Amino acid sequence: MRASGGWGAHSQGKTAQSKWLSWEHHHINWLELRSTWDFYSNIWPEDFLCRDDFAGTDEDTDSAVLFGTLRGNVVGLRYYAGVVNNNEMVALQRQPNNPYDKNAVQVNNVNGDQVGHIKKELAAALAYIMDNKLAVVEGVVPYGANNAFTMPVQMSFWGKEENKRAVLDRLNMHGFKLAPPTKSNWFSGKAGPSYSAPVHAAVQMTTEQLKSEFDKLFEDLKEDDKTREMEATKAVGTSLLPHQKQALAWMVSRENNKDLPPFWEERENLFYNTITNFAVKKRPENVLGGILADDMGLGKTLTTIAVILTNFYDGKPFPFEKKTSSCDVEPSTSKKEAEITLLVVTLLFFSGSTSIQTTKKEDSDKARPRATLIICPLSVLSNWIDQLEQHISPDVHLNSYVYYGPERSKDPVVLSKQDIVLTTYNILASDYGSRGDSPLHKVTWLRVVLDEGHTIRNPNAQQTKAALYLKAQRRWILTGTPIQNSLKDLWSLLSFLKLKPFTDREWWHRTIQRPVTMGDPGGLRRLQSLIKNITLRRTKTSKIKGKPVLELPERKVFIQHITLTEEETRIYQTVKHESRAAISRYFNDGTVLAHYADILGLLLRLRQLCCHPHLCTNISSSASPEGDGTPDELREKLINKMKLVLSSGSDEECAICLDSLTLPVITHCAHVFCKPCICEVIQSEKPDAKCPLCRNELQVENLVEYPLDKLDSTAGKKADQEWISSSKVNALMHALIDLRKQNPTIKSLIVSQFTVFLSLIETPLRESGFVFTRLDGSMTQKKRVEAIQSFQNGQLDSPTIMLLSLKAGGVGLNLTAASRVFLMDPAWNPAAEDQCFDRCHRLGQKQDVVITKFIVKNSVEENMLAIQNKKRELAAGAFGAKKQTTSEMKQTKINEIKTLIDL
DNA sequence: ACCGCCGGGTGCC
DNA sequence: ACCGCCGGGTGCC
Repeated sequence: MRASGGWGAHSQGKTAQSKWLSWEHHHINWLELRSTWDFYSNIWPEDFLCRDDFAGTDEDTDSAVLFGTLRGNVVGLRYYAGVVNNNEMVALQRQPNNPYDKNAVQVNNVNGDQVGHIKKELAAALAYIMDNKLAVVEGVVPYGANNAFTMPVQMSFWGKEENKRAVLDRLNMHGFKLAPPTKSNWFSGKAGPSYSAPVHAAVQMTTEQLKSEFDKLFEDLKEDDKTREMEATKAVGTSLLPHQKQALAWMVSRENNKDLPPFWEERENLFYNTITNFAVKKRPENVLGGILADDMGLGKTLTTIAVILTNFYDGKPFPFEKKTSSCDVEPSTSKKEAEITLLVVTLLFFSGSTSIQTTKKEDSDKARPRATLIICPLSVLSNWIDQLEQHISPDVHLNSYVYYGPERSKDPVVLSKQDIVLTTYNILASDYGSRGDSPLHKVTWLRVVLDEGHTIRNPNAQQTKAALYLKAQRRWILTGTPIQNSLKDLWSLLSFLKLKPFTDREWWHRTIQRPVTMGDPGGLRRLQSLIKNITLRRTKTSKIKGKPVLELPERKVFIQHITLTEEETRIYQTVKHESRAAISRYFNDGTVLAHYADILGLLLRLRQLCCHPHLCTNISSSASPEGDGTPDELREKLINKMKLVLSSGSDEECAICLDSLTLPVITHCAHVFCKPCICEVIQSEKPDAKCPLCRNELQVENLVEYPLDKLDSTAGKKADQEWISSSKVNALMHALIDLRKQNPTIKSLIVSQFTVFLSLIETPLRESGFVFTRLDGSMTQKKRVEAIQSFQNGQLDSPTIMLLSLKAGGVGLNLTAASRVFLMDPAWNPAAEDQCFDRCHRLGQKQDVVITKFIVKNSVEENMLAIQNKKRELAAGAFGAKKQTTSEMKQTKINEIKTLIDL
């Protein structure tokens, strides 16, 4: 009966762009729901930076209320192929370019196929409301789905309270009157007659209730498919831990599953989506993948390698027989070639080893995708190479290719012949950006794995879109932080997994996000079953048969207070008073938030002074007013500001892609973004694009790029300056020498956000005869690998100290050789500190880890600690609580500035 | 008849 | 659409 086809064509046919834009026009505020398992993310400095303001997209969607409902008609059914069932949800979409009526509103089914139009009289009223984003209009066809010409549609109007009047008036003008919201239609999350519990019960759900509901999402590990263990094929050279065998079993069963995706049922030869009541004849494609959301350090990489080899094809393992000389096996010429040196130098590994024992099947298997594509942040690329090297049995010859660097092959055939292709998000995104020239997007992959998959949480980021359009049936996301900030983040992941119908944001919103944030138990249930279905998550404290998944040595954090010398105190106080005066001025003028970058800069100077007096000499004197001076002077000023922001350790992320800055540019309003990111914003919002952070006017011509030569000089040494020590350096050296006396083999990480500080520390280290190495963001991939390897290896001459810049390396970095961490300066975001500690406190660590945080007494650093703690508590208890309004947020920020500078 | 009424043609926006 | 609407044909009972 139902004529509509499958899903495939739709999701790509409708351009993602227009879909997203249409969402951005909706102005509804969703209560933010913070997850408990990542309880203090999204604090500094993103919060500070009004991150939510820029998003614009759903920031406003957080306080939506139901204005009321209205019965209308869908007409023109016979002209369109889209069909619906009774009680099926439909989407209403403006069609301003309709040649017959500029007010046209089309009606689409869940699949995105057009069903008809809203009758023109009603459309005339809706057009104004929709175009001015006064309300979001959602529809359900209550009955009459089989009508030939028209059918009824029950519409719900959702919007901000302050727009309610305007919506009612506008409808009234056209002779329509909303039926007031009733208890039962609040939760339109589920179409159909069985509505959920009344609104009041739900809204009154306590924080604790919500929290415990949410905690249950991952508690249920007792299901068979998640506790069953599976041995990896012999081709995996390392034996798996029990929880890794569980993950392997689960992932393999996900990849080979023949089940319907979540929320689908088969009824009388039709396939029904039970949440939207949509039905298709064609069986919806299985989701052959999911989210492996284990905590960092539980071995996601190894598990993934095991999956690749164990579920090599057709549900069978890699055809591996040790030392068998069958005619298929090429002579083992490649042992020598399989050395890492080759990887590092040429970024090709196992180069030349073409043998794979499937040659005889080659012809019949021609169409079978063969290659697994692994995408990871640059910082963990070398980790993948290491782990592949380490865990794949040396007798196994896989074709592998690191798709990275200017020499990378642009030939999709080369890629498709590999077994494993490794690349980075940045390569993925930039290849995708250069239209039509992305071999990654030409290959049909056997499997795509996104490592640190939360990097695609921003749906507008280039890398997210690029990942979405990769061709592969098996799609995996590896992440230690499944939901960073809120439910919103989950959507990008689901959309990558091609989980229908959630690939379309509207259905995600209507069926899960809104019901859950409004406290609808049904919504929570749906979310719960969804997550249970597609994710596996274990934390470091999860247990298998009563024993912890991972038995890690203890981790102790000590705070060592530092008292500055008289001279240091004098300098500090001078600068503090200067800064306080400047900030007071901003307070008096009411321009605190407008001078955000300047204030950050002032605070930065103080933080640097806590470390070492030489640190802040490169900062130009206090911020000067904008708007005057020659263009060159302005440019110079902006470049200085950018330098300041880049080195302040507070904003190394681009607020658009939420990733580290690539090709940083600064706007005239002094906000720093990746060039590609901000250019895209300008492109999509033109002609009047606004700064995502402050809503000031933006123009491409006015972006100032960071000159490359300056970038180098930032890290440059102050060779001409005579070296002096500081209180903090003294304390550090004292501790290091002490430690060496106790046990000269103990290795330490010295962590700072200021690479210049790390350079300063090099001098006394050398003087005291320490052997050290260094890892920071400015180093090439090759240098990093060298530094990590020399530090991690157990040889006698191996360095005992690594100077580490706080954010260098990212999550995958493994520095378990160290068991001491000296954190020289506190970070804005406590999560960044924890992440850093986890680089040595992870699988493979044999000793207790002792962390020392140096904090200068009576300084901005102490105030930072106070705010960190406050935020930790707040975030931990804030689950399900109402999100701050924009003005509350601003007030918080202002208070924080006051706290920081003792105002 | 500048009407009513009849019945055929027709049909989203 | 077993409707409404349009516009041509038609014209007492």
